[in-house]
Amino acid sequence: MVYLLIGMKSKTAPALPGRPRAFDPDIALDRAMHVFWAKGYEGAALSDLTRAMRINRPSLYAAFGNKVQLFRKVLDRYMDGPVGYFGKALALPTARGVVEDIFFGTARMADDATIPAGCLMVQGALACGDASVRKEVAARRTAAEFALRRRLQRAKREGDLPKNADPTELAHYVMTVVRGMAVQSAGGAGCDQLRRVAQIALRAWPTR
Amino acid sequence: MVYLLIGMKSKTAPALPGRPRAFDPDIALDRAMHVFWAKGYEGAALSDLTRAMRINRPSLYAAFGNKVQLFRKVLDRYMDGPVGYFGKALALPTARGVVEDIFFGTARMADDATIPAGCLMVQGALACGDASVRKEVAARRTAAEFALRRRLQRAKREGDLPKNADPTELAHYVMTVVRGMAVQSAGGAGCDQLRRVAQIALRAWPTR
DNA sequence: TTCATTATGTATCGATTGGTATAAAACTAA
DNA sequence: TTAGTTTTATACCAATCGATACATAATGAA
Repeated sequence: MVYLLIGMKSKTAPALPGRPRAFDPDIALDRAMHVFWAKGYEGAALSDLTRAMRINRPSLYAAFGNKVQLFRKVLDRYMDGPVGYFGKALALPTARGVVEDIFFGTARMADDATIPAGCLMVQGALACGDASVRKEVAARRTAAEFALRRRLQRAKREGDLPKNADPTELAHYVMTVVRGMAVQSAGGAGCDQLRRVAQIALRAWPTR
Repeated sequence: MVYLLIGMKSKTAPALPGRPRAFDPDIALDRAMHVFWAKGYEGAALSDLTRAMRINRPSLYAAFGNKVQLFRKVLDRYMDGPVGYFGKALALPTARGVVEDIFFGTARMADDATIPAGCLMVQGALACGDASVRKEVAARRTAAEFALRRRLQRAKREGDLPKNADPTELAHYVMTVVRGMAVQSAGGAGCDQLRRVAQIALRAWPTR
């Protein structure tokens, strides 16, 4: 009956043999995310991580592999959590609404005191000694941009964008502004300022 | 007659006593700049720096102080060198011309094979374990933004911008786009793509 | 109980980090 | 030459890096 367990998610673990772990992996991941977010991949030392996660080193390695694998899991959690607004925005009915929600959602993060400033996918490993980590994060940024591009291509098919509009270039533009907002936020810009930037950026949006 | 030397720059050094240094500090600084630029402040190890600069460690410390002070000198050189176009752009006659030159100058850097991708002031220390370095770089970004703001305020006084235009917000917008372009460039975007982004971004610029 | 299994805590590994002590080398001035 | 000065090169420092060995603690199963 083992195959029944595959793909299933039981609320309470099925009481595996051995000593039970004394921490919640998801909570620990959240804490690790904050460290990577604030200090970047290289700036986050194992000692920073274990202190914030409130576990010791062997527990971290047993549960998450190593530093790189922990960072990858944190990236996964980041995209499902703090930037979940991005995926939701893509489901809005109009292209303009999608872009507005992305811009203003990004701005809103800047005033959330429970999370670090900026964007993990930007400052996590923009320039990083470890090239594989740098490429990993760059690939995730590209993936987000691709998702937006697909959404804008659909909008054009639906007549939601002018015939002369180029979804690829518009997606590049939107993501450029979003990443610029992340840099500005990391430098201390607040939600109000970023909202005003978003208002100006939206003036470039094509009208039907 | 010593005071005559103060403020003077002689082509050839006046033959000071002691063993002459075997390297050109400016060339060494350029090489250090490339390392910091590509790997960030933390990602650039002393061994990386000395190898690229082709000097040994004591020479580096004797000539530049320590890693932080070397980074500061590199930042100075960066602003006078690779991003010198920024200051020149501010001297153009119209606000629109200024912003166009900043945008297209930023885009042009992406295809320059002699320099790393992205912007040293963005990826040098966006998220950095050393808070003083992070703040230093953020302050320099703010300074650039302030200079543009001043330029746009002048433009408004001169009637070069509409009466309802807000130079502060426009400067925020321009710098947000510029920094977003830096992130995109670090992720592999080329000059052509960034130029198209700049074209769209310019559609948001106010018309008289 | 006893065994098997897994997690925890401590202590440590080799490698690398930023930073120096020291002595030889290369110059000027006398 | 000789003394004084500065740079160079080697070797090394303590601290920290990411990652583990090992013994103990805590569970389920027998």
